[in-house]
Amino acid sequence: MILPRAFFDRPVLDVAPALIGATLLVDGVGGEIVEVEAYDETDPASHSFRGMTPRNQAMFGPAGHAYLYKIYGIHFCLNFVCLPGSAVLIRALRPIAGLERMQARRGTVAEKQLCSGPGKLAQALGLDLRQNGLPLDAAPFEVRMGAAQEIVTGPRIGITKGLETPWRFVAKGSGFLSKRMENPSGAM
DNA sequence: AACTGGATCGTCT
DNA sequence: GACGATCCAGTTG
Repeated sequence: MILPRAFFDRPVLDVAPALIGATLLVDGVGGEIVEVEAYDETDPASHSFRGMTPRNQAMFGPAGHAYLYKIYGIHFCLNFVCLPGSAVLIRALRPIAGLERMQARRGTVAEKQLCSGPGKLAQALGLDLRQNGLPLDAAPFEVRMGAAQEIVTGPRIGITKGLETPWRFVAKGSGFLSKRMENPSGAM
């Protein structure tokens, strides 16, 4: 079933683990979500920590919409907005649909390299700022519920603040992660 | 396997 | 004017 906007209209720490195992497609291209991170306004690593700005306004908009931003001047990252000021960063997929399109966009055929990181994933799915603020329950997006998964939690990747907060969620044993889980803090 | 530096630019200090 | 929710190629061990 397609995840309704109401699915996202609750605490980001509830939504993030529930997304592991879900299917994300953009124009029919994508796969199973195997890695996410949670961010909220109480969190110094979050874009929303210092309040709303032109860049992050989608993060304060309605739940169930996309927040996309450019990072390091080069890459784009996709988030699912939850309660105001909170969002789930989608970090990795297990490719399922549209392999050829993803391979063409990424310039590689190795399946494990297609969506194993937020920038790679955005590139493979053809995402950029044009999708910022779009609803997740309408074209080109399609987010479908998946079966419950075994989940491991731990510290988030690539941040300098908030390292003590274990808000990274990955599918246990997945071979499609951006990085292996270094300091797991729990399982679900 | 682990670590390095370079690419490149919008955002906020 | 510095830096970042990243990726890649290159080097070293």
